[in-house]
Amino acid sequence: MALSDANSTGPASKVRATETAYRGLRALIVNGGFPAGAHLREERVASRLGVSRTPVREAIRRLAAEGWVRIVPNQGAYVYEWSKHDVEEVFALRAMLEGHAAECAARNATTTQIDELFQLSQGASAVLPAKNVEDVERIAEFNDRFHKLVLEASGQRRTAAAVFHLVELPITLRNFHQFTAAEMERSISQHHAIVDAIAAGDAQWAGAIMRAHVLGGKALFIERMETAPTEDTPMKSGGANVLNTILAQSEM
Amino acid sequence: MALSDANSTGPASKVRATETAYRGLRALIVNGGFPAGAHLREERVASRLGVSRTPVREAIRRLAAEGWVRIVPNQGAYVYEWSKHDVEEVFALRAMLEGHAAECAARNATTTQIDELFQLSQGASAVLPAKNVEDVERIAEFNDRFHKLVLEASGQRRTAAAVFHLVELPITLRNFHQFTAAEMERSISQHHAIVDAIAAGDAQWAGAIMRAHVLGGKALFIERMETAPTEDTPMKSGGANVLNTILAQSEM
DNA sequence: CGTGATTCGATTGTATACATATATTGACCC
DNA sequence: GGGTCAATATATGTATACAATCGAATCACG
Repeated sequence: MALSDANSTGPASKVRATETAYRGLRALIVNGGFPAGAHLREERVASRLGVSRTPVREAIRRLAAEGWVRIVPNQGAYVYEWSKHDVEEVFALRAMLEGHAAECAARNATTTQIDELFQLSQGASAVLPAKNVEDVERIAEFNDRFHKLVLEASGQRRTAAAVFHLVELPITLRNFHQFTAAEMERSISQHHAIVDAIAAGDAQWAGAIMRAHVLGGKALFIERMETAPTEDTPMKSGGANVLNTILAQSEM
Repeated sequence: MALSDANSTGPASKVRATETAYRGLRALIVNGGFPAGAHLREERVASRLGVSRTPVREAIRRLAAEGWVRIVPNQGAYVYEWSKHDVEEVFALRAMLEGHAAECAARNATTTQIDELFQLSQGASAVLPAKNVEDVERIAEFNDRFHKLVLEASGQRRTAAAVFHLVELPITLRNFHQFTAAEMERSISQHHAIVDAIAAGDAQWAGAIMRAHVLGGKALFIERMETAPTEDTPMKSGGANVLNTILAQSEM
């Protein structure tokens, strides 16, 4: 029946149960509601999100395609366990793909897009210095939109989709919460440089900065990862994994 | 032991309706059963494949993640229309990703894997010169396994998944059917060179050859594409697209 | 007491019925 | 005659019922 969602997590009932399931389940995974390696029982997830099994199944399939969960045929889905190697690989991929996208953007971007990129990088600068969590959140939002716009301006739909699917940017996005003021400033100034390079139409330059930008983020991320006191559970052991734990430190 | 018949890829009837739906629908798209831009009615697809709507829905979601179809929220799925730009992008991506994989493989491959790569490239050579369709099919099979093994040997799971998801290698695979004898020979000799580079542990070399190898394939593909007499329907116009038409010329 | 097969429970896989949203078509008004 | 609005039809979105399958615990037997 129309069991009025008495459960708390996100009403959002009237529209798009499948979207509710997707976002909700991903949030649960990221926030540690389902720890790494956990077996995702469809019915349990469904009741927890206030939808039926069908949208949950679709969400699981989608999350599997994006690398969040691992599906075993007649057995179900398990939360993927990230290793340091995974993180390295993801950042290496992002450096390649986004670097390539920046090159293409330098060739293909419209003046409107360039202007918008400029606005975004300026907007982030205007928030500095970040004094509270809301400020960081706003900068993260600018950052997110900046990277997405570069991908869009590249005109490389599949490259954009690959980056987007791979990790859907949560790593970078949330990484911001761990940045120091100086690191944040440097990151944003790199955005300015990327805009300059794209505006100048210098593909090589744009690509080089973007690669450096992403790999710089990787270095910081791994540094945080290795020093993160995650309840004394090291990377490999059975408990919560480091990535999810780091991500859990910021709200979704 | 579990006596349930192992995966023998033979009768896809009694077991795994979702797999039947996925493979069947993809085959229909590739073979032109559903032309580019066609609206995939779930029920119609379901009845055509002899399953219910549920597995069809899952198959469609999967194909959407892999770029074969495009989903419009409350409207349904449409067969993606490939343009020349798409083809260029896919090959550029493959060159990057597989080049990267080859570099990693040169560092990480086990002796067993190197040996197997050697066997595969030798096996393809042994078939030359290809005299009939079966020979070409066998070479295509060797080619497919070779590329997959390089990806596996790289140890970069997500890179492999990205390549695999992007186009699942149908372009390259089927491209072989259009090769001349000389082109096929050259392609295989490049495989030999890649094995040498990986065996030598020379990452730069391996990556460079792989990139050249993929981009060489791209050039040939586009050449065929432009000269393909596809019922006089050019690339952009509403009818069947060129990629699918080319693919349709070889059985799935 | 240990090893093996067998039954039982729980969970995923599939089908179908129902709800909802969109597109189309027809009529009516301007 | 053309345009707009509304009603209807078709297809997708969602829920649930049923079937197949896997894992685990139990019981029998060596």
